[in-house]
Amino acid sequence: MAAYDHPDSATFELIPVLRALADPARLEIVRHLGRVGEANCATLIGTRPKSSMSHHFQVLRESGVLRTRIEGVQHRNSLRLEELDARFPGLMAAILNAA
Amino acid sequence: MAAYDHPDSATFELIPVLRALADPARLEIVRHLGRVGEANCATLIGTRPKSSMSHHFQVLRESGVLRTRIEGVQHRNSLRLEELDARFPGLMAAILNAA
DNA sequence: TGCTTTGTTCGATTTTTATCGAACAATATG
DNA sequence: CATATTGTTCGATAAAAATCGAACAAAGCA
Repeated sequence: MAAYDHPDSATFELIPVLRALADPARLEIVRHLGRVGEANCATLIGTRPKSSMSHHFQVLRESGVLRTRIEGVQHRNSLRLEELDARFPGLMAAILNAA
Repeated sequence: MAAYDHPDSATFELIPVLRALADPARLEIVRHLGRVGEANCATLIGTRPKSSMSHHFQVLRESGVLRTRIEGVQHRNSLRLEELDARFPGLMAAILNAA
């Protein structure tokens, strides 16, 4: 599998980022990554099928919320916290700290 | 016209708030209110028809993002910044400061 | 009362997103 | 090579949101 391309942080846009975060499955992914740092897709799938999850990861990736690194068969995801904070200061902190 | 009912700040939920903010028309409304403090609907309508705008105000109101006060024929809107910040610290600041 | 202003509600579309099974691709391992 | 593991892609459907004209409602004013 070829590496994904990720948007440059200079091109992050607020609305796609907010839309990416405004979904229960994706917010859960984001919060889990906020705790564990990095995780592959499989460990983040709850009850939903793989194809649904793949879609959610794509939305998160394309908006800039997370980065996916390929290692063997696994795709390891992590939040792009520094870049997000540079572009939207305080946003991810607010999301991750929210009750 | 009877007064609107607004959700209590204790019942604000993150996903509806994010969804409310993740729309171009609504984000523009929010940013405008962030600058001017209070405004009636008419001054916030750009090119879109009234019925569309009424819908956007409803979404913002029901999620807790803004409050609508009726004064005569006009409906005056303002952000619920203190309450939002109490529940989601830093969130609205991040939104309003974002490039 | 009749007219104007401000905004809502209704109803019908259209557009956008989410969902998920099935087939596929890439890597690793026996 | 055969098989398992991990995740993507495709395609069809369903669900959710946005859009907007037209009719309506409330308040103010001549």
